[in-house]
Amino acid sequence: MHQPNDTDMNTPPYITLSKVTSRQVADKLGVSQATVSRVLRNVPGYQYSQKTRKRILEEAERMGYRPHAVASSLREGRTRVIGFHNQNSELDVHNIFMAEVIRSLQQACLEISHLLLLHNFAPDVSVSNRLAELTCGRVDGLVVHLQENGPLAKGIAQSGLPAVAIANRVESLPSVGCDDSTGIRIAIEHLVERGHERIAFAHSPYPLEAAQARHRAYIVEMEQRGWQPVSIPCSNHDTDTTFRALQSVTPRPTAVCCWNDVSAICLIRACNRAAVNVPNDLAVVGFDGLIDKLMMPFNLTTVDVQWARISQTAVHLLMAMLSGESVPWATNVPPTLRIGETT
Amino acid sequence: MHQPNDTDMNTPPYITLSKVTSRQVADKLGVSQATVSRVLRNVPGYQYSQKTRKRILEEAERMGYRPHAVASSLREGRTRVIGFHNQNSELDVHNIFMAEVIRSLQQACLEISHLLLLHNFAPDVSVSNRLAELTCGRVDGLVVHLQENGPLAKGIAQSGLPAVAIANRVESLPSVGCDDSTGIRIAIEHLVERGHERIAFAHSPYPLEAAQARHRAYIVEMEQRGWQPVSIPCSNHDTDTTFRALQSVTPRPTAVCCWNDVSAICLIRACNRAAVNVPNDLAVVGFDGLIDKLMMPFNLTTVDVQWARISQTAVHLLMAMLSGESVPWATNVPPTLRIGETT
DNA sequence: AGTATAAATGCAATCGTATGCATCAACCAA
DNA sequence: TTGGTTGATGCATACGATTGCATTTATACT
Repeated sequence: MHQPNDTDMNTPPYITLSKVTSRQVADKLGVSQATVSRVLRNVPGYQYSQKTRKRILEEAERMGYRPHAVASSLREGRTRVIGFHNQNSELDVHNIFMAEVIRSLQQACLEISHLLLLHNFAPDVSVSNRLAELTCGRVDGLVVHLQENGPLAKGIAQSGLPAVAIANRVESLPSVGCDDSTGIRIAIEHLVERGHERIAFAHSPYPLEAAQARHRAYIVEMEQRGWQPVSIPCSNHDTDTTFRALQSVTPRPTAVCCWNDVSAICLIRACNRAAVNVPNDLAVVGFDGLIDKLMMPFNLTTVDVQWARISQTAVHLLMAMLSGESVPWATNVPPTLRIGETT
Repeated sequence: MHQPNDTDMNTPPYITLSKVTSRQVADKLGVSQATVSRVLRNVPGYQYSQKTRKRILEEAERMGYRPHAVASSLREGRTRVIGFHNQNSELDVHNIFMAEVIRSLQQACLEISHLLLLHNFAPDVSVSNRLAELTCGRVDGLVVHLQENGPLAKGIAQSGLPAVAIANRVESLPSVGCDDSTGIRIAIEHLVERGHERIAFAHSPYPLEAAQARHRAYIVEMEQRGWQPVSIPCSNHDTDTTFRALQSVTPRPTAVCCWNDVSAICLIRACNRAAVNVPNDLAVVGFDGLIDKLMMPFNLTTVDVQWARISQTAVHLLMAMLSGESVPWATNVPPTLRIGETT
């Protein structure tokens, strides 16, 4: 036991969890267990007399009978549970991001009467052990957030367990995520409208597919306009990295597209310290739309990734896969621009 | 299906999830299914020849056999899954708070090789339906975050399912939370050291037990020093409520203890707008210690509630209850003061 | 050689539910 | 009356793993 500071040692009045079974209800009433099961679930194609039905309903209620989910799952071959796996066990870096993903996924599961099971692993757990845990029958399907199309992605795909990659596309699995190109495009169009031409891009230090996609989209947008792309590195930990890199560029960009919200905020913070005015001296656009969760003292202009829709789409894809339907391999949810005070 | 924006309609190369069973492995080898099961799990008290053991291990590996978790759960009467239920389906208000609770709980579960299942409900789901869902055998125990000792708390207690209330104490269940009195005490002692005497308390608009406890502790601390307690209302939505209420108090307090971090930040934001300097004109202390997740441009002085330890303790309590041990009814985890730039 | 002992393995029940098929009574038409 | 149909219900198995007990085979000891 973890040693607690201050406790009072009353013995709790525990009743051992005495699950009532359908057979117990049946025996009490002198009917068969099958009848109880069928009456309670209103199985179509079977008729029961009003009298029997009423007796069973009442007795079940009285005895506090609840069908045992695990037994049902075993029998039916489905659990009505969806798993969520994210690759790095430390949610720290993407803390708020992960919180939002989990929140929206749970909401989406709720809507289809499913539950969300969190599958995380210690960093030292091997791929095959992860696979074993993920495919041991606890969940009907999997939503995963992976960094890359590595052995885990391939293993999941091979396992036959329906799985959808979220946010980051990986080749081996169907994926649903933000339409990054559109996101970058509307961000840049917005900056252009505001009169900016020297627009830099703060690039992710992580090898995330989504980050790469945004970077590529940025370059395309710039080149289409005949402007020089300026990519500056960026770190979520060292808040000054981006700022310093930015300062060394000549002529200095007047606007920066950041690959995500957190890096945008870090940049703005560095600007504040250096007395660089945002948005007058430098316009900043983020990407994610989680900013309202961050309770900033200002509103960030950002590309809203629409997590709610992405999550909904992901679980709906899973349901479709479970029904044997074929699903689109890559689904893009269009992002929207949320204009704040930083551009 | 949720209509996606842009899709490409390749049919995915799905293999149906063909679970290999222990019997299939046994039949392949001409041994009994029991032997396979025992060899693979190294059941103590049974010896098997090196040859048989090797053959089974290899064949299981080759066929990709994984024990079916649902079947094991049914047989063993335990799922190795812990449920988390939080009363309000909208995580919005306590968004960051809930994210941290879930994160730390998951970490704690990971350490004891369990999984965390998220149990949330739409607001219109009745108490009895919630109870039915929670006690249907899917989880070995429950961690709950409840607002009050209402019918749900009582129902869970009566159900016999091991459950621990987290953060908020409710009478019907064993609980583990922050030692609020100590938290308030160290916060006030800190302010006193800084020379403050007129210390106000920003009180929660929610009927949360933890909030009440903090308020009571505040009053005790003030009265012990012969000072007048000043409680001002506070809203997490309208950021100005607290500030305005504060302005109307004479003589104006020089410091404010806030019932949580979010309200502290709202207050500080209002101060900024009104050109009231923090900490010189007004010192502010928060409560929760989640502030580093908020990426504020300043460091808040706050009482760190130590979620990691609370969560660990909660799941350990559950494990103890599952072993039939009696557990302390109320466990307090001592908070620590984290000194920032607002005092 | 004969039997006690240990080593190696198999049989079969069980967990609680879902469901195909069988059964039995009642009712109705010919 | 007989045969057919419908209504109401029960029997028994399957889902896949775990485990107490029984059984066989090998080893050891007089």
